[in-house]
Amino acid sequence: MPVNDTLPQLQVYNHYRRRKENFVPLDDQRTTMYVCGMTVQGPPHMGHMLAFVAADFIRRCLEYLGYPVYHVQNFTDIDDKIIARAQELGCEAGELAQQNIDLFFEAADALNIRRAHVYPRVTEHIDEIQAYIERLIEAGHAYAAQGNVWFDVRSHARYGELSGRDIDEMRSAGRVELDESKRDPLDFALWKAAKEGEPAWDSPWGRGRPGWHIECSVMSMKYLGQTFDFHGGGRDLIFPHHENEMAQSTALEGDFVRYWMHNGLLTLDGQKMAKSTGHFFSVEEVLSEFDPDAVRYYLLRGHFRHQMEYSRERLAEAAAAYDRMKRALILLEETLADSNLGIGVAEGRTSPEGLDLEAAADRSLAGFRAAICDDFNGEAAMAALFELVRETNNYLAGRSRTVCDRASVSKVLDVLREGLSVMGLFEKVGRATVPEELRALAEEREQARQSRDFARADALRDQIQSMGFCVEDTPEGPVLRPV
RNA sequence: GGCGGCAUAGCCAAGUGGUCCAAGGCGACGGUUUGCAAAACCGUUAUUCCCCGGUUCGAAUCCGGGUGCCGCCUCCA
Repeated sequence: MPVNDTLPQLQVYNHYRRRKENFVPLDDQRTTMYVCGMTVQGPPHMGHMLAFVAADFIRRCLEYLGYPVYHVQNFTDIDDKIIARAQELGCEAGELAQQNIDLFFEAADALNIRRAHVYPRVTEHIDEIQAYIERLIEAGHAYAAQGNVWFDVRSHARYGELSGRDIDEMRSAGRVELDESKRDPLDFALWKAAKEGEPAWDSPWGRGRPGWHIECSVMSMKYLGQTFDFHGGGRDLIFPHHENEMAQSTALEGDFVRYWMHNGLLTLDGQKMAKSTGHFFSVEEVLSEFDPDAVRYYLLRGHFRHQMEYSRERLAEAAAAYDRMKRALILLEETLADSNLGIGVAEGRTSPEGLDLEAAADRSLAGFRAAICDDFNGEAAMAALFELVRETNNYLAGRSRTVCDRASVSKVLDVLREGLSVMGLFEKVGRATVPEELRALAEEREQARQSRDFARADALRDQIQSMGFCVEDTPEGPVLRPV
């Protein structure tokens, strides 16, 4: 997708500086993006998918604007929760992780999330993690004690910068993992000594496994370099995860992330969805009831930085809006496929109404682009598209296809498709093929209507409906649509 | 206790100094169209942006003070 000079400057809200900034990639050949992925102790829930749909949307915007994106998203495939859950189920931790990774991909595919370029896993980077920990120890930022290795938060002047915390003011003693071998209660684990029966790797400090935060430092820098453009994840990761990650990654050399982005959390009854408390809706549950593409649209509503309350009612509401757009697309495609389209209009001429419609399409596209360039404002971007839908319907309503302007109609469809592809929506939606037998039934019903046998016509309509299609009578004849 | 976020119509939601007497969607009501529907179109649905003060020629937007909700400070997208 070409970038051109008429596009507005992209602005992004950088959590690190707490303000919108002009986006300038480190390398204009490659915009780098790291997204904190799941700890695969269980299947993905809606809150996870909100984060990944948001990241996917950001990536699509960047690509649309002409920034080639290199996208890395990790899997945390070993940690306390996974070990505990696997023991409960009586399976290997690795097996459990793999199952949930498969489920993640299933959900991501359903929601039309593009695949990242790399999905690094902790268990595949143990050597690199150990090597980095050694360097941290040598540099005096970490220390080994009783088989654990702790990051020394007091050794790093910038600790607390990202989350806006002051080490001395944190009332966290007693809430943080208690361990006598720590010099400061806030010191966090780079390497955890294994208990009996736990999956473990040999290390200079004894058998154990990586702490939670070190993987993201090591893997992001391995695939993207010491300094890269975007780092995304949920707000709940700001502290301690991202704070710790930043500390680890900046302790030895250079800058780390250039633009930190955090999505708002999905709540349920006003409380954050969280797998650890069982307070969530699984993706599976939701996708069994709603069109996945409509679910994606739902997750894309509002601004991703804001918290969003999950409810079936809101989802149904979003699905209704989704249908409005879908109908408009189908109507446009049907119109363009109509052999009578524009036959009553002189070649090369566009009616005043057609010119107005084209102007509306231009406004819509400009509005859409301005919106996504303003910190990826998907809500405002969709509004620009919906305005065009209204103007298009207005143009098409009651106008014979013979006097419609093909070029204008075609332009509208192009604009809508262009915008919607950035949203990652309706990419598989087009005109439905109607089975021959249904076409015959519809024809039969039309004859019944002509002879004013409405009882029979309604019976046929019910029959068609029971076969998954609804009949809409238009001035051009009946049209069948999948329900 | 500390740090951060949010509060806009019946509901969801964009908008962070004038172009806003406030987008877009859902819903509701009235009308057009229809055999009836469906869809679509037209109109109505916030003189007002949680409250109180202040700054300004001008504020939903800035400042101060409240109130309410949420997140983080422990694993978490």
